[in-house]
Amino acid sequence: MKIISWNVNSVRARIDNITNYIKDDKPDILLLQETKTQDENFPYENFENVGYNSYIFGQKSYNGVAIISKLPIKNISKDFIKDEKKQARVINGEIQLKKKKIEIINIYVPNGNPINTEKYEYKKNWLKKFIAQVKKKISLGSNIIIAGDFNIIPEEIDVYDFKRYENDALGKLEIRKKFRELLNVGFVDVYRIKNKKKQEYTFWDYFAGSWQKNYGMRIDHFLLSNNLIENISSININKKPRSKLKPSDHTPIELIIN
DNA sequence: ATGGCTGAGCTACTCAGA
Repeated sequence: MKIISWNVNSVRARIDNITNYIKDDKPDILLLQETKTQDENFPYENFENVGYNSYIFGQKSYNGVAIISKLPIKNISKDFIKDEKKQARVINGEIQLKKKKIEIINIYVPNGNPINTEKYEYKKNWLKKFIAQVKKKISLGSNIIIAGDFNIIPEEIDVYDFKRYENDALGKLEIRKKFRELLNVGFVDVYRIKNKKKQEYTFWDYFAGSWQKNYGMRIDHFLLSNNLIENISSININKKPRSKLKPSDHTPIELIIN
């Protein structure tokens, strides 16, 4: 089973790029972040036409997450955490992999910049609440996949110039510790366990020729609960979509489990 | 280098992103 996570930076502006990508890469499940549209304007038909169901949690202009799937997803939920700002940042549901029931949690973590503002506090609180909920699920023995745009640079190797980001909401130790805390609840960062020393990115800024210079960062992740490690087949960051015309600033990360 | 770009909402410009 192929599951892909991609921050598309507007599902409507990117719809042709996305459907072309689906035709090439044939995911079973595509997790989208930053869809940036209300539910009534979501391009359901475009996904239907290539054979997929859409489960969406949209919002006007900002945020928005969606699960695009060939097979039905059970028990879709849009209230994984209580968000006082009511932002559309988490959608989760259940799939079946052989005898295992798996909870898939698609997330778009707040950016948190600038750091000396309420936005940073919101990110910290958001992560705190998210980790608490995940901990509850793990204590019940659930099989869990968390995927999406974490807006966290886990380690120095995960950005082209760490010095520039150590006081940024993506690279601050306090935030990186939240990522480690999540791992310590009982997860693996699938890309990093499969690629111990490799320096690859999932995001490149639009400006300053960041893509051409490979000034990127690895902030989109697949975290699998320890009870799913044996099911991991491969993980791949697919840079091709970032090289296309009118690209998202993020590129997809692709997981295969069996 | 707190942004040199991009998108949404909207029609001039702000907000947000990372």
